[in-house]
Amino acid sequence: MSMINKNSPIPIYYQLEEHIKELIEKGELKPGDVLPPEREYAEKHQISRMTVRQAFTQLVNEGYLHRIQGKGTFVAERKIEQGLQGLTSFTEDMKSRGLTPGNELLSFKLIPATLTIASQLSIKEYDPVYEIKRIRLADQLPMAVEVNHISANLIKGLTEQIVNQSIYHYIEESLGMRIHHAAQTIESSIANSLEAKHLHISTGSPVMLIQRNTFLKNGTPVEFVKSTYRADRYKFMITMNRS
Amino acid sequence: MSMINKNSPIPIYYQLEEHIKELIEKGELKPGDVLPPEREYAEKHQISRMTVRQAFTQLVNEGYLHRIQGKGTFVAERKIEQGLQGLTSFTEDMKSRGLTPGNELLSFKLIPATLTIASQLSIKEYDPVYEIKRIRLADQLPMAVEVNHISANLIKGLTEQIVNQSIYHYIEESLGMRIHHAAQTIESSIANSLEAKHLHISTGSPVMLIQRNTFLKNGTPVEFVKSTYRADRYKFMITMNRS
DNA sequence: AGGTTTAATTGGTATAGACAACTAGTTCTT
DNA sequence: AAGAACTAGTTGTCTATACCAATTAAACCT
Repeated sequence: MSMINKNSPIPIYYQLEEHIKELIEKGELKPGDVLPPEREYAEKHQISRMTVRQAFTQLVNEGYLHRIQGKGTFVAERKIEQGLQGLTSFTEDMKSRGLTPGNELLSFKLIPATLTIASQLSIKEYDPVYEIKRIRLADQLPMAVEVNHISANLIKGLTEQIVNQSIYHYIEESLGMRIHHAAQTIESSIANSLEAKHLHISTGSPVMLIQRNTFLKNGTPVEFVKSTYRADRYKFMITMNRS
Repeated sequence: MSMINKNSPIPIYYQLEEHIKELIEKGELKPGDVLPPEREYAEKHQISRMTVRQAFTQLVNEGYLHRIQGKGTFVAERKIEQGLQGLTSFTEDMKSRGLTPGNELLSFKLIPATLTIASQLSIKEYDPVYEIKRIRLADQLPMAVEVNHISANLIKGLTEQIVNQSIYHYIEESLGMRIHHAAQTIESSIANSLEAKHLHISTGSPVMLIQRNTFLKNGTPVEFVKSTYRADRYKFMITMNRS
């Protein structure tokens, strides 16, 4: 019942943070709602109040909550920078657009890194990397082809099974690593014959090339993904706050 | 001697925070410098390490410091105001890529809003709007064509002169409005004949279509811009933090 | 009825200490 | 010479506790 696992390698405050964030995003906690008091969380999960406060403080800094001394802790009014959430996950991205995401695994291999891949992942040439090729579907229709490279020495024990569920979930929950930031480049291009075939378009049709590098807090690269989106079906959206 | 007064009603962590901030702003601590370890602050001022950490954490969140586990706490490099610079200003975007930006004004008109424009700017149809068409240059070469629509009732007194300098600067400095956030959509497309002519490419070449809406804090739309970039010369780049 | 005091509840500040995780050396082993 | 093991020093997480400050409502007085 408790969402908190004290034996997990993931910090307790972070587990609580994600849990509350999830409640807010699922709508079980609505803007203006008051949260149970810190002391209640502490007692309920048998953790220190200071640990609860660490989670709350994070969420306040991120704009999810605000506190009023003597009154309580409340869910903040709608966050504007919602655009930045879920951008690292195709699944979440599609859901937020009201589409049903799907996958079709083309291949799952363990290969030696090429020089390009090695430099993107900050590893050595010929180090082992997982190479995952997928077709991404939205409402059953092909939306993108995606090639993912992940260092096998960093992310151990990856299986086809895990890939079909959620790689991020595996990395965070099972390996206890936290993905911290991502860099993306977006460019316009023309489909080659292989991409055209998978996307059910004709060669030379416009496509959107999105390359994403994700990193841990210390800057270690976690993965390197190249996605080719159908330009007629996909529009990249983002919202940013100033400073 | 000590900057910390434990009997002051001002919280200790805040006193320490201000003290360190002052050192940074006076230049006694320079970007890249390592700070004395937390335990040293604690012992020196006879306060708890957790209190020192509270001050440090604040400063990290505000971008003054960054911590590396096992190494120390460092003064952050000059914060690149990543927020809107790359997003709202072509000029800054090009500079950060090491290119020399330039403009070529095609037209500057005051026109009645079409229904589309009106809805983007949250105004009524036929309300007056400025329409600014420009060619954006990088190192003298055409990089994008840009059409900008701004409500004339909100942003008064716009002139061709101002447009050739900086519209944002005028809005913020002369009108005292603060731009708060922006939303962008990015899509891949094919150049029409007019765009092709201005961009010196052939009709049907791939282009990147970027549409930007900028807003004040209260959600009032400030402008609505459509840019068409040469896909062979422009790559959209963005980094984002999780959490 | 209307103001005052009190108690309970909430978040805010601060302490002291323990152990984990990470970094950068040094030393030991092979 | 190369790698493994150790060590000292740093930030990261967490506990258990204490008291302060602000808010609210109930209890208590005029």
